[in-house]
Amino acid sequence: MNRIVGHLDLDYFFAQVEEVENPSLKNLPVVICVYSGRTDDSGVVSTANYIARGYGVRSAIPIVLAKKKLEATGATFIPLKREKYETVSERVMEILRSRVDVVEQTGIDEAYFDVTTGSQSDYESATNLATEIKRDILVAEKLTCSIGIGQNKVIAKMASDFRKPDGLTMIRPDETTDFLTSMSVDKLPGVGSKTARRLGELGVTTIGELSRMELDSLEESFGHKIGIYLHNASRGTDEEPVLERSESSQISRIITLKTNSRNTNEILSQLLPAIEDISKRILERKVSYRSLSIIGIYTDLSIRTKSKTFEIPTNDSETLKRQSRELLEELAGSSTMKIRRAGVRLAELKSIAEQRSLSDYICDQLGEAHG
DNA sequence: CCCTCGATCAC
DNA sequence: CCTCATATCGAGGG
Repeated sequence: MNRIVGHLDLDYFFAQVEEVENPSLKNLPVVICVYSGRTDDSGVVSTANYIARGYGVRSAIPIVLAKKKLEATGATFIPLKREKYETVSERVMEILRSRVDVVEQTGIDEAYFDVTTGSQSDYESATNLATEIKRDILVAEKLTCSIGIGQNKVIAKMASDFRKPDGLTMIRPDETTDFLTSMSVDKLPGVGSKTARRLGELGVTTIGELSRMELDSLEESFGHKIGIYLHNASRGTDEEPVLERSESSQISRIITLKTNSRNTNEILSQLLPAIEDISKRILERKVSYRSLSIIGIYTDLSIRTKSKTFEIPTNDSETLKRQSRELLEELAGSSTMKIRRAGVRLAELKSIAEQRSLSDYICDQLGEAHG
């Protein structure tokens, strides 16, 4: 059977959730903001509804700039509430799971799904199924989304992006080449500004041009994996399976300091709530971490990390604080520049069940001592 | 093979 | 004026 893949994207998700909760917002610009706490309005825009976008408000622009663009429009600025959106997201993903065989959630507001068997490899039925999914989500949550249907994940994602909000785009296999050829390379998932610029230097600006590149030269410029990916994706021959994702294998938090600093005590005191929050979350998830990183973002916005991997996974809050301090001291000592933002990341999370006990470890050590 | 680190993507 | 969270890749060193 020929594979049929779908990609679902919730429209202007965070802002739409706020509209559902408070429908009087619907006819006004709505801006979801990440306040950094430095000054009153320091921070950036996370998401904006389409009315706000009409005024030039985009993700990642400073809140102050968004306020200027929306002066005297009656716009609403709402601080981002991640947990609230996660709860809604989980309910939407459940609806999707009830309708298809495999769901691969790739973000809080998007997921791939496989409809090969559900549609018996028929594009007409796949589209009907997508229409029903859209309706189910609208009825249950009052949320619109955009769905793309295609022969693989790359085409499905590009299709969901093609028409939105509230879009449904199906690309049949015989339409795939036409769909791709004249599009700009940066429309390919995984190709951002850096890769697009490097492709431009090679004389490649459209996906059609990319598809005519030799695999060898792509691998030479971008490495093995990305070379193969660009080669397949641009030809519409990507074969990546839709796979359920397991729970995230890392947890991180990053904060903006009140004022730039390279004093470790000062930085640590502001980082402490974040460390404790992370500590709480790994306890809730019943996991331990094997790798710890401290992240520093300097005044020039350059990023440096210091990390350490441990023999034995830990979940103790006091140990985490001590290890964080050590890494932070190393990091701060390695540059004369002040730090603007600081973060902690725990990786290689191991569930208590799969974790080796301390006694296992001691047995190993004794064994080695003899061998 | 493992570890560390930086880069990139994209939210 | 400059957020936040996660995954993945590759280089370089051991």
